[in-house]
Amino acid sequence: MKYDIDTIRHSLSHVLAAAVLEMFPEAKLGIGPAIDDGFYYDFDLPRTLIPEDLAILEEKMKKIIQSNTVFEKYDEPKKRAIEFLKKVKQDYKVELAEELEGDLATFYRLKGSLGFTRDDNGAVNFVDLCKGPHVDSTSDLKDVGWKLNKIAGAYWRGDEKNKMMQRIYALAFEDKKTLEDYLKRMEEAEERDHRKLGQELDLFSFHEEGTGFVFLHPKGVAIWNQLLDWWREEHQKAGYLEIRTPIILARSLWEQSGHWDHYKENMYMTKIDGRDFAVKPMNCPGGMLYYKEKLHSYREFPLKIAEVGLVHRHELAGVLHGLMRVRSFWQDDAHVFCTSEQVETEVNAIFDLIDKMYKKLGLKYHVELSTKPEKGTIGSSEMWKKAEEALTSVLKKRGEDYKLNPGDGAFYGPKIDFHIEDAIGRTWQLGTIQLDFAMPEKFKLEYIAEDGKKARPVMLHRVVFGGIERFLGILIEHYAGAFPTWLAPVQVAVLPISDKHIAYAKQVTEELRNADIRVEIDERTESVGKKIREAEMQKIPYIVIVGDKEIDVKKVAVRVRGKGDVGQKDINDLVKEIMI
RNA sequence: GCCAGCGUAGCUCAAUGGUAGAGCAACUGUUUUGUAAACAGUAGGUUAUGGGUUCAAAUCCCUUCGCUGGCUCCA
Repeated sequence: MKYDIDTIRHSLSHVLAAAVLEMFPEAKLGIGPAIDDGFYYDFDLPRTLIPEDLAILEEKMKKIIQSNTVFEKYDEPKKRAIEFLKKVKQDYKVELAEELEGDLATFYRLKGSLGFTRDDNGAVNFVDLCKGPHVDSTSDLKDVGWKLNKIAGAYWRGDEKNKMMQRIYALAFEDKKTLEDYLKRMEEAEERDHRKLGQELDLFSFHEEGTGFVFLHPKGVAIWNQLLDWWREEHQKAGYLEIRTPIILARSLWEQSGHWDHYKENMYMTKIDGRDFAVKPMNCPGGMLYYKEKLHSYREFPLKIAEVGLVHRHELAGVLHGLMRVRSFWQDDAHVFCTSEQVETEVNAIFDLIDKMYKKLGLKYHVELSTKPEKGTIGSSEMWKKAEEALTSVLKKRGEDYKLNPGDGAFYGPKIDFHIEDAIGRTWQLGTIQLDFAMPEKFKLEYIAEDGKKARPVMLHRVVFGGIERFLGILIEHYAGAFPTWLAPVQVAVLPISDKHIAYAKQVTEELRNADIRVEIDERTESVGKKIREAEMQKIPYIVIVGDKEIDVKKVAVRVRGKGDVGQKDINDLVKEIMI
């Protein structure tokens, strides 16, 4: 390929901008970068775009591409560039030009094109401030597979205080076939959407009466309980102790923790007997009170206190998204209290635990390091520096590839986040390891050190699943609803061939249930074909069919998900197979 | 919260200003079934909500609620 795909995508974004200017000569241009699956361009337009506009713009773009127009690059002295941009009323580009380093501003002109702005000589040309690179000519874009696919609002420069511009998103791939493949893949991915599967598999629901609050159905709870049983096993082995703290606590606690000052917008408040209370948005302050109940010794360290706790956060309505983003969720939280010398070892141990647990589920993750936010933080800058160095050191020693998110830390400390992709490639933060020198300070936590003197412990906040609802959502999409047998809400469906086999089917069901297997019997007077079809659609791992042939030999006919009919089996053998 | 789109039966969807309909699910009856959908019938709706325009509104306009995709924010 002659050009980098991003060069092609970005060049197309200029073609889009040219088309938009042809349609709206007064349009003001923002920026138009390449993204993972195409590009976008932000515009400030005289009217709101409607979906039909995209088809019109696509036609205009096709004409521009067909016109074999050359992308002509030229530099202008910065001062003249700004004057020009002011003259053509490209306010946003003026802002960008003013920030350019050096004395020159680079422009690209689509020479000889249909024309959308006028240059000094009155010649009609599309000109855009941009450093490139671009393809040589629009003729290089002829074979590209592209499509304008959505209109969205986006704040200028990503700041919600700024004006909201209209963003046009487009898909763009090297050729038309790749675009078609991509569209097909996305269509298939939508079948795995946890919201769709959640309804089809009867796992959970949402109701208008509780925006952002999940109703977990029996099958959803079954998966949840399996996950948590496993979680408790792993944490018990790793030396964690589990506590449970109240979800409503007095204002004074939140003032002490800093949440009242830094997190109030997201908290649900209430008054009890005239006193202010808040529903906990995080588990830590309750954990602090537990720690302070007695005097601790360095000999107890690392002290690992876990809490599977229910938190409530009033998230903005527009960010809610199925199980992935809710207003009330459970965290598999834990706080590790240790000395500063133990920090690296402990962070590393938590990293190992998260890695181990994700691997068992086959989840692929990437990690990000988030550092001190610009404002609204608690704790001294030395504390932050020390904390960031400790986390960086662990990542480096592990040889972990990580993305740096400057300024993205929590208000009390920096963090390592574990991110996982959903069905259509959006990434969600699940696990996190947060270092906190600040909370122990605020709560004046102490322990008796080796020298017999009081010292301040370091605290680590960590979750493996993160939000358990979100984790469940990720798992539904990861497995496309076909959970491994140990997690499946229903492990076995028992299907009697006809009414006269119900008694034996019940007996089989009872035996399986007594062996602690999650089993369902389908006693309806439907055809076997139909019962199999429905059990398959419910993605049940084992389907057991019983008729005369099985009753005679006291066995069951087994059908395994993904394998089909595997013949007759002894019930005890089936139990052994499922329990592995 | 902001920008845009959407909201019709339990579910998936028709009906574009003129009598709200289909398939599946549910219910009833018949069928007693051998590896992905038996047959027939019945019932199901103040078209999310409140208001407006009109002789007439699911359809056009406004309010509120909810959902979807983005933005900002975040587990």
